[in-house]
Amino acid sequence: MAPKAPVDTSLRSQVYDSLRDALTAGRFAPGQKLSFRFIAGTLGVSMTPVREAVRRLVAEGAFEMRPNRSVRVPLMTRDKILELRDIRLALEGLATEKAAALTTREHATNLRRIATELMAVRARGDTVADRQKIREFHFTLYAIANQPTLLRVIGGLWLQTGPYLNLLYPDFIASSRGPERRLRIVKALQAHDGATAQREMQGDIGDALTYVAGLADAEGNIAPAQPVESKRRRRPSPSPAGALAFA
Amino acid sequence: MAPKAPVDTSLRSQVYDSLRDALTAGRFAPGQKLSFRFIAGTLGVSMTPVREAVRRLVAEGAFEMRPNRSVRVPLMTRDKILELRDIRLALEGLATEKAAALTTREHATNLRRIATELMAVRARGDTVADRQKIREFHFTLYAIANQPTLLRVIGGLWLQTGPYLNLLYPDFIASSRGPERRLRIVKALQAHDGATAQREMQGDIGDALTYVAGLADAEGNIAPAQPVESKRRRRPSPSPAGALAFA
DNA sequence: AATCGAAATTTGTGATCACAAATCGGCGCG
DNA sequence: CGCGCCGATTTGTGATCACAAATTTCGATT
Repeated sequence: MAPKAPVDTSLRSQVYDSLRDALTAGRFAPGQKLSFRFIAGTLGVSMTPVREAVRRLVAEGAFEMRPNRSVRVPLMTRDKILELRDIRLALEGLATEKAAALTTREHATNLRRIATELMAVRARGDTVADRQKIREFHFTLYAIANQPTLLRVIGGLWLQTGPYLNLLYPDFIASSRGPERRLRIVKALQAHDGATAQREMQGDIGDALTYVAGLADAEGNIAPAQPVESKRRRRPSPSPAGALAFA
Repeated sequence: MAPKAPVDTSLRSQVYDSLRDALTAGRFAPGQKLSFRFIAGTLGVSMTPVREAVRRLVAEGAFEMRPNRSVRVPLMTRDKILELRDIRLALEGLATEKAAALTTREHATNLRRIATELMAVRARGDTVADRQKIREFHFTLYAIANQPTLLRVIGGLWLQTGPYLNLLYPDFIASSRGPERRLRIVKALQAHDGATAQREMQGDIGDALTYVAGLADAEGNIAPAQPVESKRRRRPSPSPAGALAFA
């Protein structure tokens, strides 16, 4: 295990994490407008750390800032999903291939454990845990490749597709060959068969995002899974002590 | 031509551009420590826009921030260069392939013009213009693919390799097959032959970065091309009116 | 002369404020 | 009932300040 990296405890970092989590969980409706002061009020901090956190998310494409002055969650279109799909195929395929060369027995065992846990939560119908486990499986796998920059870039891409992965439930997930595919991926990794692992991984990602792209309407727009309301204007009360979070 | 996007005139954006340009041109020595107040003083602005610009560059990997408190230009290692090489091969190959399907006669003519201008400045031995033209060629080409997210991610990667491309001069450049290769790429694009264009482009990028990786010393560290000094501590005078810039 | 520790300085962080531009509200005119 | 205009409000931007943590400086001690 690596010598535990020191955690960033700054408010900026906590605000960033809160926004990222809310985005990933689909708690913001695409197109929803947010203001610095609203976020600051919700999280009980001043505008300064909020500005830096939001600015970073804008740079990563998770928020968009119109030239005038408004921060909003980007609307997803079929073209954008397909673009993200192809980028993810290239990079996550690369990470998988590189991971194959470095996979140890411990790595494989760990991945199998996660895949098994995923099947368990799926059997319970717990979609929140389901998505969490999927993410854990992918990033644990990519971490094997030991390529920090690649991991960072992939993380940025997940931030953009994140809000729309709820659309996979329940139809796509029910019919997906995900569980068997994941086991095949682990098997290929352990055999150091990078080409097979890469192909299977790309199939997994490609199927899911192609499905999401197919949900677009005639204009190519994709509706969010959970059109979280929260259009309220009033200054909300600060979060309770502990982790900063959105409702 | 697209309807000219409105330019961001904020100080934050200008500071970001200044730092990016300085980084790209190799005006900062790797390992060099910078402080918010130093940058703010040099550019004649307050700390606020500097913080946001630097934070963004940190998120992009162009600067690194130690957990304690110091901003520095990352040191380059062979492993990091090879990682960046492989990511760039994947993404710029993808962009080239996608561009091939959309290349018009005008696109090809424009690219040929840039390639010709590059040969002209190279004949003059103008390395600054040389690097600028190379960048222009690549990004003009990738822009044809019309994939904004892909373009943004690639831009982030160039920011990290940028400071080290000076190492290509003069040896690698003199022996490189770049000029002919660029013409072959344009030819393939115009023929909508994505596979060939991609292969040639990957050869170009791969050769250059593999060469840079080969310059690493025994510990795997790569020395900067121009170890720009500037270790001075004194508060410098603000930039003259006009564009913000570093010496 | 080398080393350790405390004082002085530097530096990032977060909060607050003034300001201008954009947005929103409602009123009046058609 | 629709449309445009003007005032009130909202909102991002940039500057400034206090503060704590980290770094550096420098003198005392061995």
